[in-house]
Amino acid sequence: MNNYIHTYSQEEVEEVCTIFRMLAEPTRMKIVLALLEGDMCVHHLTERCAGTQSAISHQLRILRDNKIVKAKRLGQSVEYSLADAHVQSIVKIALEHLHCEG
Amino acid sequence: MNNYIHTYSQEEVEEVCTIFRMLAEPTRMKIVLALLEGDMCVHHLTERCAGTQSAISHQLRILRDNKIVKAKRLGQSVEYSLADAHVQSIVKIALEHLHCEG
DNA sequence: TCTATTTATTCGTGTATAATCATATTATGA
DNA sequence: TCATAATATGATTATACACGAATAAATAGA
Repeated sequence: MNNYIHTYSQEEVEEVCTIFRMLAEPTRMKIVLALLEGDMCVHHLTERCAGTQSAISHQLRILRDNKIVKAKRLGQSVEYSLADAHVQSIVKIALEHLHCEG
Repeated sequence: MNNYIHTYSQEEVEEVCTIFRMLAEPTRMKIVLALLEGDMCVHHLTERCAGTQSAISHQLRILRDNKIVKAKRLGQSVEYSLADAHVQSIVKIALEHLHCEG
């Protein structure tokens, strides 16, 4: 029987919210969706997400700061990848949700 | 092999973001966490979430408008419940994520 | 009907933040 | 070293939105 009451601290709540906040913004979501297909450098992300270089770079910074993506410099360019398997699961379930609703 | 390129329309991206935006705010997250334990009326939610009646009611409105929760009047009070099984899955995975990190 | 209880709404305000523009940084090749 | 390409950053601005205060609406009981 798993019906006792759970309580979460303010910190835990905010931590979970932070993950969701990262995914709650279209530009960031496009970046994450693109990276679900594979690692990618900034100018490919810029094309793929149809954003400006500046906007993408700003959001990549925020995603990096919140450990959603990782960066790896390769010569002149910087390759980004998803840093968190849980985030991938969460996004995939949300996408399934989308498909159920039509 | 599932490695072909998916593209999502702006509308699809925004729809997914909307789900995450609903979960990205501490007051709303507390409401959802409380309702994961069972249906609850507003003043119990207010106690459980340690919020003001106004704040909780404001956020319940937003959650209702976005089909995250359902309302059912029972006499003087209104009982709220989660409206979406996918949202429950998403939140549970996020909570597991929390537990993995310590 | 009058009162108390519960929930919802309106309005105003402060705060957070996404995008743009301009500029800086980093790396490559001639 | 100079020019170019790729990426990052800073400053500013506009917008979204969460909350509090006050009030309204809905229901129950005397």
